[in-house]
Amino acid sequence: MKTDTVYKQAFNAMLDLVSGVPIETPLPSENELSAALSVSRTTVRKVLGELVSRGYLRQEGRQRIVARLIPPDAHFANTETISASEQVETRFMEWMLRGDTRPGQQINELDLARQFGVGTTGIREFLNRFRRFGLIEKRPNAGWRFKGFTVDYAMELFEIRELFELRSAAVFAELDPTDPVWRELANLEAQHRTLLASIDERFQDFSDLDNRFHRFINAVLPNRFIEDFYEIISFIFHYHYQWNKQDERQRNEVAIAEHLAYIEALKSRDRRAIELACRRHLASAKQTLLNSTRLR
Amino acid sequence: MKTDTVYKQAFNAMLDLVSGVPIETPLPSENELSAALSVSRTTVRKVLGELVSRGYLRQEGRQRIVARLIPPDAHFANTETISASEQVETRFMEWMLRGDTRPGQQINELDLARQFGVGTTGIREFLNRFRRFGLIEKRPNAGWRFKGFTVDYAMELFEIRELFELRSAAVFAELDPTDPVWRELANLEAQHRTLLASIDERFQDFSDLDNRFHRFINAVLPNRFIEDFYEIISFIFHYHYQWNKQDERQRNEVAIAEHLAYIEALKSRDRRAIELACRRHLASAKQTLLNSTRLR
DNA sequence: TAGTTGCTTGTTATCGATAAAAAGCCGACA
DNA sequence: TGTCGGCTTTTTATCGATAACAAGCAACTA
Repeated sequence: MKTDTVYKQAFNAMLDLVSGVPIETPLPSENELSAALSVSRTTVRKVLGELVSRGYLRQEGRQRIVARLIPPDAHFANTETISASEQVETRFMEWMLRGDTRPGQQINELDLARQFGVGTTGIREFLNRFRRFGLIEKRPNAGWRFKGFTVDYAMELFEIRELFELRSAAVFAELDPTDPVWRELANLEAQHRTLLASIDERFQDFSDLDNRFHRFINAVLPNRFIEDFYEIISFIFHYHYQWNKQDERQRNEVAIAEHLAYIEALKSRDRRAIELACRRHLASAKQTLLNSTRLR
Repeated sequence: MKTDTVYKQAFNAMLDLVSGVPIETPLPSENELSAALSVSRTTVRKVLGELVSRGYLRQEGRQRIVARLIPPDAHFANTETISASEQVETRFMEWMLRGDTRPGQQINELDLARQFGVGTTGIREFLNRFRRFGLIEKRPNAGWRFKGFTVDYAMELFEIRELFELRSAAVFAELDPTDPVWRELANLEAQHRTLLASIDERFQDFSDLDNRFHRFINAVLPNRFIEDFYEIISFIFHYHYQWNKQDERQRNEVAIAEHLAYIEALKSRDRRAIELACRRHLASAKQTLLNSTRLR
């Protein structure tokens, strides 16, 4: 059976939406709500039905009116809104990166399924999707093997990353000055400066900005394989940032400075300068990952 | 329930092995057979049991003796030795590349499952693995969409291919003349010349040689992500070769000539010459794929 | 004593069923 | 006439069961 996490998430989002609206206001149409919450109208109706039956909303003809304030404890708990497959991802990454997994270790589907409280199918599906990250390996009829989050892994990952990003960065040198890309770059530069100004409080916001910045560079010449690869980078860094908090503020401040130098180089449209700034920043990012204590 | 294709394949392989041995010869140990057929001893024993019960073998103490000639019709039919997941792969590629699938088309799991005679799980698993080829796309809770085997696809594929292969080919210029790689390269060159000499009869063997040649080049500096990407190339070309037989002999003869020029360039260890030969061959390979009638 | 076989236990591949969610249909209303 | 909402149909996510296969154990033989 499917989990009803889509419903529960939509329910919570709808509560937020309704809370933001004064009492006695009529709600938008089901189609609009469906678009706003990114779920099907079927799910919207299920949520609305529940809200009406709880008396938060009142049905008047075709309209639904906000009847009273939403109690603060009406939301579903966050743990209930996580689908089985998301659950598997988080738990698996934790198992792999924080547990005592060793390179070469056998991965047991049934065992993980029980540990994570899901069916074996969910594990299999995750492992199949996860294979492309290059950390596990399959032997047909005989299960999966963990290859290890090793130094080699980080080196291979960054070799490709550099190959791709140098190719994209080089394109900037050829771009027409009227290209809308420059506006977007200026925009990103401003965001970097703003973040740098309040780095002490907001250093945790860098992870997201970093992600957007590199995706932006690689998007000048769109290629689905590069985009796919960048998902690997994002994923690895997501968990890296989450679990390696050491010197985080310091690290991010350095990275922002490198980004700004990189942006200057891009704006100069000087091939040499671009290549240098790109290499320099990626080398430092690689070092950060290599320093990660979990890497052995 | 699992299919018993492993058993059936092992059975056929064992028949071939037994046929190659004179009557009254004792068979090797179960462990040796297991290694020879790349299946577990459990499966070996199941096969041997059947062969004994059919009277092809005779148990004498601990030894199993070849008792009589294997009838030519003893093998399982090839169709019986294809596991569900292999079945799905072949049928899906046929459905996608030869049917009337259109870019943007919805892919229906249950429908395909029925069409291919497998459970829905098998289809899901295949689609998840197939996603990395960049030809399909998933919308959560709402199925898969076929993106189309388009010109853009071929362009993006070859852009990466060129990026990777130029990087590997460039390494050859730096290699020490005593490196074992040169021996291997000479070996491959000889295979090309042999094939060229009898191109009229053996032009179909090129596909395999092509695959080995490019994998060899990319292996000078091993990187799991490049190897993974090369699987995509191999896969696409596998089906391309299988279904586009037009001018095959002619095409392959040209490609061999390009390979030989490429090999010359590598041996010269001249950066410029290597880059030129590599680009030239890949451009022509791209053109071959683009000319494929199924590309729209 | 190392390698063998018979037997037992652990693990994967595959199916079918079912509730959740999406998508389609159609009359009604504004 | 186009959007809306009630209802029906289609499709996906997830589970648990089961036979096939792999791997481990222990007694045996050469």
